[in-house]
Amino acid sequence: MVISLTENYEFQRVYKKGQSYPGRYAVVYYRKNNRGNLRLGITATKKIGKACVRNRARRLIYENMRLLLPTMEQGYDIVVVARNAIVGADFFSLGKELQRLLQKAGAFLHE
RNA sequence: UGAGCAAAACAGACAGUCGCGGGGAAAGUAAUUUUUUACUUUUCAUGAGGAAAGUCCGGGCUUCACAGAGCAAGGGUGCCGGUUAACGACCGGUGGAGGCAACUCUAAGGAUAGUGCAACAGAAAAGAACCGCCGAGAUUUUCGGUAAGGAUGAAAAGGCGAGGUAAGAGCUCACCGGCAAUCCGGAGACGGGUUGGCCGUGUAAACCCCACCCGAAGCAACACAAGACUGCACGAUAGCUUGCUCGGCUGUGCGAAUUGUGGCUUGAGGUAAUCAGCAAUGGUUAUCCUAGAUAGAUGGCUGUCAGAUACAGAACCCGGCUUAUAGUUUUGCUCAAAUC
RNA sequence: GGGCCAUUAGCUCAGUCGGUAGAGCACUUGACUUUUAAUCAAGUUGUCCGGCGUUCGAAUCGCCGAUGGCUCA
Repeated sequence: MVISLTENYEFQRVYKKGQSYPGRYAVVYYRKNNRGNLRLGITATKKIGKACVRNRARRLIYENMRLLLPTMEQGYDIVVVARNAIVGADFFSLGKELQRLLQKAGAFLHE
């Protein structure tokens, strides 16, 4: 079960105060939230394309994040913003990139 | 075989696995007198389109306005008949345009109700006369007749031929176009004929005239419940404070951010058969229930099919129209060539 | 979910009751200057967002689209 960010102010808080890690397909924002759980927000703006394209981008990100989440540290808010290049991207290259970006952010549990 | 025309259907499928939305069933826990409610777990079936899109029309539903009718304003529609809940949609026809054909396209009422416009060119763009032609005077110009010929233009005063004439002219006649009257066929648009008189252009997707139609706004509508703001008004009436008055509190009414629930999917519904109709469509019978989210659910991976996936994602619901669209399949028909 | 508007030269805009499409800046060339700038003179520049239609003729009128923007709840 993934807890998702809903309100606009929560997104704004992450954009302004969090760390950002840009990639080719997406940008990851990462911030500590003092709640003890892990929350995820996905953004696909109108710039990317029409409704169908945006849905596809959101689903690909969601599925990748779902697989990655169990290995990550609790107590953070994550926002993933899709970029234009995601339109032609396939599942695995997006997954590799997200993994790289999150590693940079130090999101994974380390022994 | 080639080229083409029309009408339809599909929109990757199947298996495994992980995950998501709402729903059913079972079990457990908590609250509760019960009903029931909330949470957790397990399990079962189910879950985007032909355009879900654009928002160009029409309707249901809801609120507001009017609760009688007419007129005006504004907007729309515009050959005829039918279908429909309704429509600017659809079907069948008529006229017109295109194509050898199958067939396709068609905003197609009125220009003798009125007003406007028709650049440049041209004598003249609507009651026409520059050159010309003819006649008369006069002697190089005037008067009259004329609209065949010339030139301009997108468009030039019905077309074309014959008769006729001073020259000409629907002046007369034949054919054609158009108009009027009338007869026949048709439900009608209209088609066919007869007779008459010979007829001042185009534009109404210019204003307009005629006929018909239209109250406004939208599910973020709206209904119910709670209700911050310590909001505004009342406090004449009820209660408390008190012996009484003032005051205060409770209270009553109103506005209202916001939250929750309903609206929300059984409907002008789908499928099949049959009957009526050329068809759109309608009737009857049987049968089925098939998303309902609220930051918004359909995705990932693996395998098989020869290979590959276009345009694209429901948000109150229907009927159309328009636009985007890879590829596959079916049916009927036309033309050309060849063979029998 | 509705409503409204715009699109014209490289840029910013005129032209909108149909009749050969313009201004400023920019650009090019020439003059002036030792040179540049400024100034002066001359010149170039358009699928009038796309398609179809009405008309003799369309940037202008009608219809269907595209893109961009504004706005209401």
